[in-house]
Amino acid sequence: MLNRVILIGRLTRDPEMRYTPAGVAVTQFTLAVDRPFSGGGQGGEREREADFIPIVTWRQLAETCANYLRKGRLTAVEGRIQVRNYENNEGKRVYVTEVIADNVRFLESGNRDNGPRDEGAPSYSGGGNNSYSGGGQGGFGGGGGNSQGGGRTGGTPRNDNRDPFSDDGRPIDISEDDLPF
Amino acid sequence: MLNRVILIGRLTRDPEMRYTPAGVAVTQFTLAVDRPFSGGGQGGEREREADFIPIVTWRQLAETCANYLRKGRLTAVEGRIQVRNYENNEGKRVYVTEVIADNVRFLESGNRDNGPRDEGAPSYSGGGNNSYSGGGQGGFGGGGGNSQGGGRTGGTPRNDNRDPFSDDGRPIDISEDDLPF
Amino acid sequence: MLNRVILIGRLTRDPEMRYTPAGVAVTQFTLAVDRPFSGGGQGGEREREADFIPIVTWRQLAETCANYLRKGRLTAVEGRIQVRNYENNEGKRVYVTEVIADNVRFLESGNRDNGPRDEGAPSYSGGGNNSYSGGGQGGFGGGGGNSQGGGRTGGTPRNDNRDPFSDDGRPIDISEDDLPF
Amino acid sequence: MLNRVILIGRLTRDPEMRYTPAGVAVTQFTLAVDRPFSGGGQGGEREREADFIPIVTWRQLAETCANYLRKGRLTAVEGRIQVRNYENNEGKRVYVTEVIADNVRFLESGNRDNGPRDEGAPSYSGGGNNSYSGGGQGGFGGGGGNSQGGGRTGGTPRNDNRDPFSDDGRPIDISEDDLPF
DNA sequence: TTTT
DNA sequence: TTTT
Repeated sequence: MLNRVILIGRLTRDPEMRYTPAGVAVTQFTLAVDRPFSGGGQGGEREREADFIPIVTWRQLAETCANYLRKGRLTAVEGRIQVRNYENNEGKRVYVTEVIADNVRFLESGNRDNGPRDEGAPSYSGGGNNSYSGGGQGGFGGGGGNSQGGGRTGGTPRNDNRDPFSDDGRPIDISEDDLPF
Repeated sequence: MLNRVILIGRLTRDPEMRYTPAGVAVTQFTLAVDRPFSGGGQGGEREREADFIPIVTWRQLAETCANYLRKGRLTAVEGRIQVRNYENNEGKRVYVTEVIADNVRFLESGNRDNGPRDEGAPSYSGGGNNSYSGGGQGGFGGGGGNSQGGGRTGGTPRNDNRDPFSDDGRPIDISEDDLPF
Repeated sequence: MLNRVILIGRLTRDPEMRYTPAGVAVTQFTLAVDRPFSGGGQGGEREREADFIPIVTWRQLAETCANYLRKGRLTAVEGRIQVRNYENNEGKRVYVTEVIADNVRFLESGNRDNGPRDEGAPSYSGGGNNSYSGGGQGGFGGGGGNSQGGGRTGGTPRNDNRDPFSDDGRPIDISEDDLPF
Repeated sequence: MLNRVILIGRLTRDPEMRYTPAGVAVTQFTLAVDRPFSGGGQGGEREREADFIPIVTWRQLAETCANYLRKGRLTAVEGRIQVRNYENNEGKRVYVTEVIADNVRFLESGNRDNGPRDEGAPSYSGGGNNSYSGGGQGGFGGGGGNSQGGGRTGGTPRNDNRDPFSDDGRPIDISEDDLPF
């Protein structure tokens, strides 16, 4: 079947990267995607103006996102909808819908203070040989820096070198003990 | 921002149509969209092979879907991701992610017994007069029957003759606030 | 059938607006969309790195594009592929492929000198009554200014930048089973 | 940048497969994609009802398409727009726009007489180990047979048993420079 | 809870 | 030049 999603929105927070026990990088963030007709037409009031859509990226793409995306940045995401479900502590089945991204395009240059300097942002940061991702698919490149899924974990899992106390207050120093699996 | 989804999958059940208190038709169904590499590659076993994605349609498109879609039918859906949330009876916030469809394409002719005869399936069942609508965007038409969002309720609200109480457990808490237009 | 295109690229020149004899606005411009892997991988040289894709917009959207887009601006376009053909002066049939846009998102604020000031750029600039476009489709709005064919005038874009998923107690239970590859 | 196209339409003819001098398989076909509102609304007459969009596939995907697609078949294509140009024999620059497909989904089973039997149609015919493609992206699988770009020539290059001289008039001037990877 |  |  076919399952394709394209979003443009802004990160609600800095992305969060983890490693699975097997050492695979996973980065999650939420994209705030403004709805059309925000404001509600003729003068009506609408409570919600945006959809907050959880994004998940894996491997090389996860690392690039963790390194170059920041809260508030305008970002394009291409991927597919995934619906997971699990049983919660009350024995109730909970459904989680996320977009598994295979392409992420950084639409804003990012003159912020934290994170790698923007000049360092890769115009293309694709993967290695086994790259599973959309290379030929409509990928990225050029201007504002960009990133594609691709490649095995490949070589160099880089550290998250941001100040763990910056910005959102939540500690980013996660050990694998914190992983829920 | 931009928010676009295109899916091809099969209905897990017959669609369910309701009317809002204001008389607006809403139809919901779930699309089973097979994941790539189902089967798990070299011989691995994967328990789940598909994503089950809830689809919501409104107005004329809702009626056409209720009339012509049936369980198992191969169907293309175009729309946007919407994330609603509400407080459940335990005071906990629940997030519901759905695809609000503005285009639905019937990819299978449907020789089944229930529902209107397939010959009756509209090659195009769009909306009102000036509506170029969702429609306009990548619309449907031709071969197997097709339907576009757009237009006023238009014409003939036909009855949903299935059991209105045959819920699937999940609350159908769609209010007119969810009307995307 | 279904026909949907989403592009992000930069204008190669200022847009050109015309009016049809019937007084309908048409605006054309070309989007330079960088190809993936520009540069040619390991050190290869490739002469051309982008596809130059002609875009056509109509009516209200045409006017907004003519007013707010300028050469070099990063722009997202949503629409459909149209293939026209005509007989040229040598009696030869010529095929012209264009993207008929129904949604255009201005991804850069535009501090340039010509054109209306950027502060004037509409966060949403929907169309008039004959609007044929994707109003309900997952359009645009917000951030950098944006435009959709069709729709209501739109109103008071409010900012909701909070993440409803922040610290909501939902476990981040992504396991390696979720690896899509 | 981002460049993504999704089409559903019918093949106007059987696909044509070639090999480049380097032995890379290339398959081309044209998709007839019905326009929305064919017929022209209120009673108007419209001469053209569809867009005829040239599709190009490479490598393993090319071979699968050549083997399993046939004239008239309803087909979904995912890919990107590519604009090539060359100087023709009169020294004039000619622009050719094609969709480079990385995912092709066979929406009809195909009970026709020619080509491999439908039972032989692969539910997934992805590539080999190095496959960079669509794979993870929202690919295909299941029901009606399906195919993704990816992988080396892989496996079993089957023969093209159609007349190699049955051209359609348009020069097939695709060189390996057009290889998108 | 699920489709082929 | 075109598909159903």
